[in-house]
Amino acid sequence: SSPQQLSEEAARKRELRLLKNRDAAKECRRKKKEYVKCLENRVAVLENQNKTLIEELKALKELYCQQEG
Amino acid sequence: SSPQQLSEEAARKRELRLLKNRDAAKECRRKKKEYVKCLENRVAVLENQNKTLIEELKALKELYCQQEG
Amino acid sequence: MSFSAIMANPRKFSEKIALHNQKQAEETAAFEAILRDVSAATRPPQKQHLQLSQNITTQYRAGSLPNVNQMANNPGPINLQTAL
Amino acid sequence: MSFSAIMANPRKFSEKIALHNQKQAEETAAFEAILRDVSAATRPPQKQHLQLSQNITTQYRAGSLPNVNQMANNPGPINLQTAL
DNA sequence: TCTGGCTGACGTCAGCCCAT
DNA sequence: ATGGGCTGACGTCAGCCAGA
Repeated sequence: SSPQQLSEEAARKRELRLLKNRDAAKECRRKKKEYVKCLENRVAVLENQNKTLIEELKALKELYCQQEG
Repeated sequence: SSPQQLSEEAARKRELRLLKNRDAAKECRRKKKEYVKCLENRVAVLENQNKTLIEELKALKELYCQQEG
Repeated sequence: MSFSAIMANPRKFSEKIALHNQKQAEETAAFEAILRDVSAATRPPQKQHLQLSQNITTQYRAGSLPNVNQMANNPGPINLQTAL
Repeated sequence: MSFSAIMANPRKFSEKIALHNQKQAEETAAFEAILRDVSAATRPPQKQHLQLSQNITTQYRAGSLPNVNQMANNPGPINLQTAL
């Protein structure tokens, strides 16, 4: 094993590692973007549920007060 | 204005632009991180509010049914 | 104890998304359940057409309206089961 | 129309954060209001101490909201369940 | 119109954590 | 303990757009 082959092997090792990390970074960014959209969508859903619950609670409170008084 | 001064001026222009964009990228990443934490906090708050609202709605419904029937 | 604390804040984005989807599913179920109970308790004498409401409910899980921006970017429903 | 659509999804992160904080403040106000009304309608004879809720509201109003990650790691005495 | 401020996306380095 | 998978953070390039 000459030093020439060693340096070539190391270079190919490094190149392969960079390539894999490159694709991993792409997928990671994609997943992160999807996660942020998931959070925003979840916020919107919870927001609408919150509004609906408040309206329902208000209506039921009115019915309760009307029936009580 | 010799070509030597022109190239130096262009190089300093580029270097200054890179420096400013570098700091801008830092601040942008910081703001994005803060935004994601803001979303997570908001999700947690809305989650607890919805749980509380559901519990309150359930209790009020029980009172309403009890008083009605 | 530490188990819940660890799984409550995973490192991978896929696990975070899965956790949020799971929580959202549970919360939506509880939300629809309490809404149905309240509607049933409030208006028992009236016979109403809740068939339409049921269809809409099954179409969009919660009472939330569809997000226009995300619908433009996402052509189809993303299933995170295969992502894990 | 287009104004609301544009401002509803700003580009800068600062504007997004500001928008979310504003919405959260309004929703929290409506939440505490309806909770107070329901409590007042449910238990009129009892005089209760709602001073705690008021303090927490003024505590996290203009500043940063409690960090969830730190709350998961730190067994702090303040949790959102009892706070709300 | 056209530049400067922010942001999206990329590739790279460093580091953590889990499976081996 | 050691390697490999993911992710945090950095610097750079390209592009959008409100404001000069």
